[in-house]
This record gives sequence, C-alpha cells and structure tokens, in this order.
Amino acid sequence: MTFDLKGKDAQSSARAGVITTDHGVIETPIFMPVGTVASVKGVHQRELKNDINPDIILGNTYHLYLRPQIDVLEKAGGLHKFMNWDRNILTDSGGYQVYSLSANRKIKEEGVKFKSHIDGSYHTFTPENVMEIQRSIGADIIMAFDECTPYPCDYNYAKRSMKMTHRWLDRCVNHLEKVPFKYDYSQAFFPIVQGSCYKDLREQSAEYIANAGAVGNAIGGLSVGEPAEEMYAMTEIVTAILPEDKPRYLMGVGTPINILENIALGVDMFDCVMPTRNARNGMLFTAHGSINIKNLKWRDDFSALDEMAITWVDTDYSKAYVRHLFIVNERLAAQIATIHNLGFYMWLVREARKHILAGDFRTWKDMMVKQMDKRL
RNA sequence: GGGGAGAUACUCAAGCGGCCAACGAGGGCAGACUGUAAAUCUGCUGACUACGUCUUCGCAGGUUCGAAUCCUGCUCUCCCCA
Repeated sequence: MTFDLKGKDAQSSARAGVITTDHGVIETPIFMPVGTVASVKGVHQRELKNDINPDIILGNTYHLYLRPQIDVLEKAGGLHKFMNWDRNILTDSGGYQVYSLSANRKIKEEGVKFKSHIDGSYHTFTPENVMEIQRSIGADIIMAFDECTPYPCDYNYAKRSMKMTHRWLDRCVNHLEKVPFKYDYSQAFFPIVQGSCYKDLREQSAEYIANAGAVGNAIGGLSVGEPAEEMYAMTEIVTAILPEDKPRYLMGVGTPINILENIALGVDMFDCVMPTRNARNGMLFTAHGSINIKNLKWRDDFSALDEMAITWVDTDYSKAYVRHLFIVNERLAAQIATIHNLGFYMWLVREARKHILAGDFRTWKDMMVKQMDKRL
C-alpha cells in the first residue's frame, strides 16, 4: 500500500491524497460505507459500485468469524470473491465489539473471551488469532486488535487499557510477520491510537503508534458518546503527532459535520454506520441538515426527495412517496434511503477533496457546517 | 318463533364492586441512533384553565358510601334450533 499526498488546504490541516492498493486507488479524504457481515445493508453491490461508487468498504472480523465463519471465506477465496466486491475492503478487528458487546465479554491480558450473541458459545480473540482471521478474510487493510474504551472512562482504566492496547499492538505486529498473505494480493496493517478523552494519554498513545512505523494509522475510542468538542480536541492532539505522510483513519466517525471538522484537523479516512442505519430508521442527510422523512409534514410533499440530485433516487422519488413506503413498512423505503444517504456522504467527502485541492476547504467547510446545523 | 353469547377508548382486546382514564397489541405522533447483537429502540396517544379537574366502558333507569363491573328495561350484533 502506498499513500501520496496530492495537496493540502491553505486554510486548515486538511489534506487530499491517494492510497493505492492491489485492489485499486482510494482518493482521500474518503468515507467508507460499513458492510459488517459482508453486505452494506440495503444496497446491492451493483448499486454500491455504480450509484454510490466508494473506493473502499468495511467488513467486521468478529461478525464474519461467527457467520459465515472463516472456513467459508477461505473456500470462497476471500471476502472480495465471496461478496463479489473487487474494490478495496478494510476489516475492523473486533476491537469495537469489545466495547459494544461489553455485557458478553471478559477482557484479560491474553485476549478477550466473547459469548456469542448468536448461540451463546464462547470464543476467545487474541491479537494473534485476530491477525490470522484477518489474513483469512483477506481485506486490503486490516486493523490491530484493540480495546475501544467507553465514555466516560475513568483515567486509570483508560491508561491501563491504552497500555494493554499498545502491548497487543506489538503482539499483532510480531505475529503478522509469521502469517503470510493467504491470497494473491497484499494487506496493509493499521495500528490504533487510544487514550479516551485524556490529552496526555492521547499524546502518549499517538507517539507509541507513530513509532510503530505502520503504513497507515487509526484513531479509535472516539464517537462513543463524548461531546463533539472533546472529539475534535483529541483528534487535533493526535493528528499533530501521527506522521504526515501516512493516511489517518478516524474510526467510527460520524455525522456529516463531524467528518468535515475532522478533515480540517488532518484526518483522511472515515467510516460510520450512521448513513446506513439511520437510513433504515427514516433519517435522510442533506446539505441543509437531516430530516425524518417519516414525519407527518412530508405526507403530501411531492417534491423530489433531494433537489441536489446526487443519486438517481433523489429525483426518481418524491418525499411523500418515500414517507409512504416507510409508513407502510416497505423494504424499498430503506433501500432508497440508504442509496440517498451513502450518495450524500460520498458527495460530501468528494466535495471536500475538491476544496482542499482548490485551497479553500476551510471556507467551504464553515459554510457547510452552518448550513447543515440548521434543520430543514 | 325458541335458546344462547355479546356490546369497553381510532381498531382488536383485557378487566367482572373500590388499587380504572381503564392491561396488552395494532394504528397514530414524536424522539434517539457515530470502528452495526439495530428494517431497531424509547416516549406520548379521552379532554382541559393540566403535581389538579372534568367527561368516558351500547342507551335509560336502579342498587350501593362507591359501578366498566350487580339488577331492570330498551336498542343493536352474532351463533344454534324451528
């Protein structure tokens, strides 16, 4: 994997670059749609490719390990072939499940013991076996096994957890050297900065991760309930320390505004379930803020779903019709909303890239944030 | 014509003397959702001059300190027999 910086914003720390892998190029800043269990929920791969057109999507180690299980992915020839996606894939390591499934797991130095939410069976994830699993899944970018700490998080716990995540990182790196690529393309490995919302811990962690010398670096443990200002403060501290010539991935972020603000702080990659999950729940993101299309006020509004017409669903369907589909619980509602939301997120980061290259990102970003902050 | 069952809020449906403005489900309205245990979850859903007051459980009377709940009559619905 390589990363070439193509330009920097004249008004902020935003950058535009190109990541190149064996599955193609990724123009940054990028938003990566989340496809946890080998599917970006609600859209066909053909729609994803043709209408939304992301350079890279996400998969999840924990969920794919449980179903369809690793032997199936190996027999299929890797996740790309299994799901018929020939562009880039990044897999999260299961570190987020350490946080989100906290009721069903136990953390030890050796690793994390999970109780499967599907059949109650017990499974242990260690830095070592997570690396092996990710080799078998075969994503282009694989993530270190970490602990995503909750918010708020006691300082001493955050510090201990961060240090364990660092030790786990060393174990991931050491073990990865012993496990060759399983398919005919290479994989890049990203370590993850932790440290909760503590400035000194974030600095320590960013330095530790920077010293690991990876081809790309991630910031984890944010967007877990902290105020946006704290998130930005942490990102700013970390991006100042992480190497400039490597892509920076802010995990799990976020709202359209979160993304623009973090691009301004020097983040290159984002992923979030928000455009897909919220689409299924009737929330549409637009350049003028988000709307709940299920609300009564759209009942007889026959105007285009979104005048911006970023994707074809925006003009093929009216607000009243899509509201009706949600009200009568038609699956088509979720499909239309998902294409719309992902289309909007992709538009947002592409537009950001243009403005970075033009040198006026900050001005554009401030205008967009102001515009999206007020609801329709 | 005879016998039986039943009428409860927008709908379905509990309740069968006081803890009932009335369980539950649906529907309706609104909110939440940030490396997906989420096509999910939460709240509200008789009226109002709203920590209280008022009008509700087919209709009209009655019994009782007190009735959606008991009694009488009426209206309507459904089932069985002729």
